[in-house]
Amino acid sequence: MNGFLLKNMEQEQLDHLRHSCAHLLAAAVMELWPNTKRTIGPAIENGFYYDFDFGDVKVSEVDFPKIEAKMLELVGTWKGFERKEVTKAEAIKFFKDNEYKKELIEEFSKEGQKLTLFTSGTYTDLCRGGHCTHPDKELKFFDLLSVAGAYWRGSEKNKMLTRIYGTVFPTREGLDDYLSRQEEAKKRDHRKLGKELGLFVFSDLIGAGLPMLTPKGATIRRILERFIVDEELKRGYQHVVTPPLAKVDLYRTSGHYPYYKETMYPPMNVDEDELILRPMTCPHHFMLYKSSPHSWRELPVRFAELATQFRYEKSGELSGLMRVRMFTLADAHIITQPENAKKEIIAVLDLIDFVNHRFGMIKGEDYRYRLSLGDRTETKKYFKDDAAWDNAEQVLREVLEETEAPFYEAPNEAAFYGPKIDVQIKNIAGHEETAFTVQYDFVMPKRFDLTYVAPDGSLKQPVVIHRASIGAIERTMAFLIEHYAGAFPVWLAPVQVTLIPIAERHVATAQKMATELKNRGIRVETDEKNEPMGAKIRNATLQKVPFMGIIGDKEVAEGVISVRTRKGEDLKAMSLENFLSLLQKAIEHTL
RNA sequence: GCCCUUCUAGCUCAGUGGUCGAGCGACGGUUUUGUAAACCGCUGAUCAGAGUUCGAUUCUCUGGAAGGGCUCCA
Repeated sequence: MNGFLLKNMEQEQLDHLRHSCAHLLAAAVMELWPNTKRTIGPAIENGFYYDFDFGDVKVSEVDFPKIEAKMLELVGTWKGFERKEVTKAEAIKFFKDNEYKKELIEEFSKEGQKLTLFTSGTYTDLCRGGHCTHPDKELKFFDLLSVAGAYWRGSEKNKMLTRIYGTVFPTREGLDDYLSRQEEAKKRDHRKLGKELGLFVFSDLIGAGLPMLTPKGATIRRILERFIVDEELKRGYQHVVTPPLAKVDLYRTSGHYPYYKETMYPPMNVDEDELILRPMTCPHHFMLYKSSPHSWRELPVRFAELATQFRYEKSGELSGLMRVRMFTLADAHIITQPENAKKEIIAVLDLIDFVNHRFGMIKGEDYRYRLSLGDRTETKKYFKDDAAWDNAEQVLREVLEETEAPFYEAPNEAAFYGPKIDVQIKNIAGHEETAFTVQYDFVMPKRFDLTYVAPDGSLKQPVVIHRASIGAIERTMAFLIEHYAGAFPVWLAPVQVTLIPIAERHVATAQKMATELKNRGIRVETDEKNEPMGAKIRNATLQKVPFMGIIGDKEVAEGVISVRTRKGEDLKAMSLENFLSLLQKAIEHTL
């Protein structure tokens, strides 16, 4: 048996354990609050949940000890799970006061599924099965984690239920390990680190989802911007600037308006015009392209921009720098002959791999690709042109296959104007998020009547490739903060060196050295505070500054600097020249 | 947007129906230091508004903001 299968079996057993624990949770809840209506309780990625309708009763985390105690009490009597097949009438009768279960029963019997009840101890639930064999022995190491609101069947139109999350492991070690890993993840949370390291802040008066970058945060952003702009220029992109504000008509022409209306800010009426903060850059670049005729010799035209955009995200969706209402996308639109599209997409993926490599992320491990496809039957969601969709999806698939990129396919995730490749990055909590995307667009050229002059003098229609190279800079910063746990590599660190004069008489020398380092492009700070050296070392270490340079009597006399790293390594005294070349090496190797 | 929780000083956190307390920080001073916290002093806050009350930071309501969730189907 290979390892993969083995892993699957272990996962299945774990899921059974977790689902069984959901039963146990429900049993305890029903004992404590008998009027509760139970709904569903599946195993999930890291545990399980059960959704309840508690009626008028409020149940929160403070009730956990009580529930957990009841669970422990009940589990002793659970010797197994007894399966019983029932008719629809019997099932309905059993759950006569529970409209949720009745809805499920109706649905399952309509689908022709067998209806089964599972009993353990005195608790019986509608369930299709998948349990552990000896609950009384196996269900020991569980923990209730949180309470959350969740809509019945996931729809906003339905009633909000109370969801209790929990987890369970076969061993005490497994549970402890999981909980301590959760704690670790919390420490790396970019919102927490952003505050501790002084990178960004919010203001109630400015508004939700609108972060301000401090000098340090702005430094990281500036470095990222310079990095990506330089790299894009090397790769044949032309950087442009277009307005972040435009007439609504522009988005009506592009067709974005009906699809994005919900997330756009409402229009502003000025003079005779309706203006809107742009939620995307594409049509702006198209207008720029259209400002003059283009020969086939100029193609592909690759317009890039650090484009600030505005989207009215639901207030509950906002989160630190990860999800904001104004963001700057490293955006670009490649306008090319259809026959060259594939080559261009391969080049885009190469740029993305280059960027991810620079960020210390490994393909297939830290990130992978998602081929997001359209659905030919959803004519409302997607532009209707089956042949064009088939072709575009095939092109993207070929690119992924030929470059041997790790990818999976996701139906019904495309943009309305074409399929796309999303770069899925795993965040610190282990969840995947879309960081960058590459989209194949055969719709906009039609809508905007984009053309080029072909070798035979005729006007032809190009295709557009939309792509984001480092994505939204805000979100990328959030990723990087968590990825590095705030200890940025030297090239990204907002402060690369803190100079520490031991006593006041060493400050002048330190300042001179700081100027020298600054002139050579190093981001350096001098800690002139009236504090013992130990305190200054501590502060710089807590701020995760990569290098500390200590200057005392000895250094002043010998014209050297004693270097220490944030990891506590003592690199001993060296000349400023040697320190500089050490720094430059660290920056080049993106350490 | 919706459900639950939270909002006390720049930060982390106490506490209370009757003039809110600490540590760190900031500031002033003393000290002039050799690889993760010197000493003394001082400054500084109840998210906003309304209501109940003799009196509200505490209770109620409205608003703002933050956090956990709202995909993982009996």
